[in-house]
Amino acid sequence: MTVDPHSTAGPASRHGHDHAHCIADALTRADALCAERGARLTALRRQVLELVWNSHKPRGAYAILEDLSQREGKATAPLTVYRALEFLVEHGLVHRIESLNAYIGCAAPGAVHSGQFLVCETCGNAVEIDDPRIRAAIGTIAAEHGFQVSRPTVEVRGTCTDCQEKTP
Amino acid sequence: MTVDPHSTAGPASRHGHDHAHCIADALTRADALCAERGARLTALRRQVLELVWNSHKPRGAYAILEDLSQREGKATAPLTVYRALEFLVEHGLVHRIESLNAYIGCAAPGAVHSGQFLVCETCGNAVEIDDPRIRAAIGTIAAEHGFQVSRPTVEVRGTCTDCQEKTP
DNA sequence: GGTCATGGCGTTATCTTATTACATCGCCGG
DNA sequence: CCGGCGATGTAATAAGATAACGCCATGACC
Ligand SMILES: [Zn+2]
Ligand SMILES: [Zn+2]
Ligand SMILES: [Zn+2]
Ligand SMILES: [Zn+2]
Repeated sequence: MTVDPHSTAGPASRHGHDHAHCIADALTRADALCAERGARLTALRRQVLELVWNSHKPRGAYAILEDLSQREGKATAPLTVYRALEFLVEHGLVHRIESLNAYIGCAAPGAVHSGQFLVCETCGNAVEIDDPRIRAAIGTIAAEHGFQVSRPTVEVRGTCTDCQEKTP
Repeated sequence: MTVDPHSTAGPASRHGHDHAHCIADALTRADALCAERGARLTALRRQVLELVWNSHKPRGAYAILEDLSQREGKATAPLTVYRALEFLVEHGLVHRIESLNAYIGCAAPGAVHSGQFLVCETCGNAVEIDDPRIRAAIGTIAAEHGFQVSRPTVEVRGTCTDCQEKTP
């Protein structure tokens, strides 16, 4: 297990950014979005969302489960977490990273976007981007194939800037 | 279980295309590629490759395992299949569809390409494309983020032409 | 031909991820 | 108060993947 300055750490973890603010912000937006839609962001779901946001790394369902169990002080069943995640994904508050079987908080919930990720193989951080050029390219090519797109998945593995600097 | 005119069917299954030819072709190219590289395409690996090519749908490792066990007439261990798949993926003969935890034969082994797929949610077929525009777009955007790409994953879910026609 | 190193394969156990089936709880309109 | 419905709890199990260990076939080398 490697040291992770970002996982359950306090504020100002990554590059001096105040991660507590990230979390608070995400929760506020989630509250607003759900209220607006009449969706029920229950205590449990909110809790899971917060745990997903605990870092900028995609987290596995069972990792979240452990956190949840620990925080609740009692064992929780996998299904509990999966159900919460299902809700969060449906409402665009969380994305699933297919190539990692893991989940990460959405950077821009509410906005229409397709979910594109740059996943660093070294540090594990994943950055969500939503570049119209990629969306457009996929749309064009799909159209050329007569293919009707419902859900594009773009997950780019590689090395992030920081990790490149560390190992030149 | 839905009817699948393409799974283990004989020749001329899909749209009159001679799938037996697809398989034979894939095996021939695999033989050539491995010979060229000094890689050992053993009987087992060749068998697994053939089973992967049994349809144009991505197949799960355990589905392949069942086929293999049946064909061999004796039970086979999961690891056997996973090892063969690992070899095939490493040599670019097979791709893994992350969003399905499944494997599919490569349409253009040997050629440099990144692996982009149009996956139909109705019929399950997956078509491999390799459009330079998508590759370029990803490359550009990654560069803008200072991100060094090692393995891009593009898996587009949606509905293929045929399935659109069937349900207008 | 004999010997040895390598890599492929078999066997078993185990791990991670995800889902199915069924019971219960709590809120809310009628 | 009551019926209905969505959320949660509990238990069991499916599906996907890997770890640890050892045997055996292949082929280089002597
Ligand atoms: Zn998002
Ligand atoms: Zn990194
Ligand atoms: Zn390919
Ligand atoms: Zn289709």
